[in-house]
Amino acid sequence: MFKQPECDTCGSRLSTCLMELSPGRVSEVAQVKHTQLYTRGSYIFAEGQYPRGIYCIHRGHVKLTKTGNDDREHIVCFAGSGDIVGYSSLLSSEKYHVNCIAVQDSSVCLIPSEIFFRNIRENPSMALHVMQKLSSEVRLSRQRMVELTHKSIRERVAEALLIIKEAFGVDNDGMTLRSPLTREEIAAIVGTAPESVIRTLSEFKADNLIATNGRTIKLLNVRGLMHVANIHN
Amino acid sequence: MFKQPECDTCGSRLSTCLMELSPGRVSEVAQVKHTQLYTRGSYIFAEGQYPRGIYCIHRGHVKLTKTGNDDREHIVCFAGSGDIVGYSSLLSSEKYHVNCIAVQDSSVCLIPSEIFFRNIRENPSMALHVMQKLSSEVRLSRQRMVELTHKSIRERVAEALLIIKEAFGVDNDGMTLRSPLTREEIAAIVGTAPESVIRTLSEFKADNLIATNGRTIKLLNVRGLMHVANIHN
DNA sequence: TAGTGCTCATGATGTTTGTCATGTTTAGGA
DNA sequence: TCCTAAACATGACAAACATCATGAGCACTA
Repeated sequence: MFKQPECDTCGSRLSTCLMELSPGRVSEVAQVKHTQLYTRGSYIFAEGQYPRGIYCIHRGHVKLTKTGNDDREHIVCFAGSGDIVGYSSLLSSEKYHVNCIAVQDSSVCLIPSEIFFRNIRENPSMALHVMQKLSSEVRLSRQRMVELTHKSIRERVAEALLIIKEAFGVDNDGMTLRSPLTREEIAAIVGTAPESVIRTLSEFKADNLIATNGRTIKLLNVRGLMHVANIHN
Repeated sequence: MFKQPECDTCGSRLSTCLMELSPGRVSEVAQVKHTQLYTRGSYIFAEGQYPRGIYCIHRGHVKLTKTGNDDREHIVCFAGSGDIVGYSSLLSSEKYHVNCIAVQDSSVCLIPSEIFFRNIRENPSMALHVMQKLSSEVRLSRQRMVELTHKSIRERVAEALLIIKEAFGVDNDGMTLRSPLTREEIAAIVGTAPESVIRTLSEFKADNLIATNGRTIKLLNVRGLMHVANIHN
């Protein structure tokens, strides 16, 4: 058995809507929450299931995926420590429309629906926080929608590398991606075939934008990648 | 001058989060709201502007668009009578990330930020309603994201026709789309070039799925189109 | 430590789709 | 009403990308 994380001292909580809770409410959550370990590849929840609460990621990383009707997996987004997943389906009382799968060994806390709903009803600040989070998800997915339809594979692969950097971070050298993702999973971000990703990565190697060592990718020239990805900020 | 719509008797209000308001709050909204007419093609708001409130569509239809970095317009979604647009940027206090443009002559009411925020703070039911709306937008845009990346042009054009049917409805014959959209705008839904849309529509004509008369499109076989679009429900 | 299956990598090939060019039709303003 | 610009339509061509095939390398487990 492992040590259950404590909500009151949990840093992950402070970047979520749960930061708005009073100490009393926090200890309430701490009592009813249920923490579970997931190994890489195991499901936190799956498309078609009914939500039972919200999932607060304590440690590790998960991917949200949708299965296209060609049966290929598409990665909608990633979430890590300090992110909450699963509230959008819970709020609209629908089945999950995405899968949530651990990409690293992760520990995730389930907070039951009733507690969540009670708190957003009673606590306008928390409700507002949730609305802001949802709003930013709307913005991001619309942004991504346009990028995926209008950008070339080359642009999208470059962008995927930057997305991975953002989500998983880098080693002490500041360049090596801390990501367990396979080429196939990168293809699922980009929305293409694994071969196309591999080919594009080879191009990037030739252009000295990246270096690879097996599965590991090192970003040698982030600005260059941003340029290739057509990102300006 | 035209007659200002009255909020208390307005049917459009009843399908929005404003349905949760008490009669007193409704008359408050009615007093401060500002109604304006927009002709086809004119902007309700534009990318980069700061929100000043929410826009409740009283009559007509608008499109939400994003400009890709190839300068091509992409239509994110449509809204019509009884829809509210513009709350996601307002909630996260960001500039608009989409354009809102009238596709028909439309009358739209602006409800100032302060009133909106006050009501969602004071009225948990309205807050919940907004959250549910945002959740369903998240779901839809993720759905669309996957469709746009994994489906062929042919599938996407078929789906676009069904989207148009849903958004604009049909004439009394039950087949003719009540849509003022040009081929270029359909292309902006599909995420492709106008020529590709036109070509695909010609194919559909050859397959007796649709008939066209100038800009007008008649859906002869909706089930067939759903089949082509790979939609099953 | 030696397999054995999975992932990475690259080449060849065909299809899809974007682009350019050109002509026709339609719609809206003077 | 006519005129002009925009929208519709189709063909030809090129580029991007998916798919299939095949082999090398790596990682896990027995």
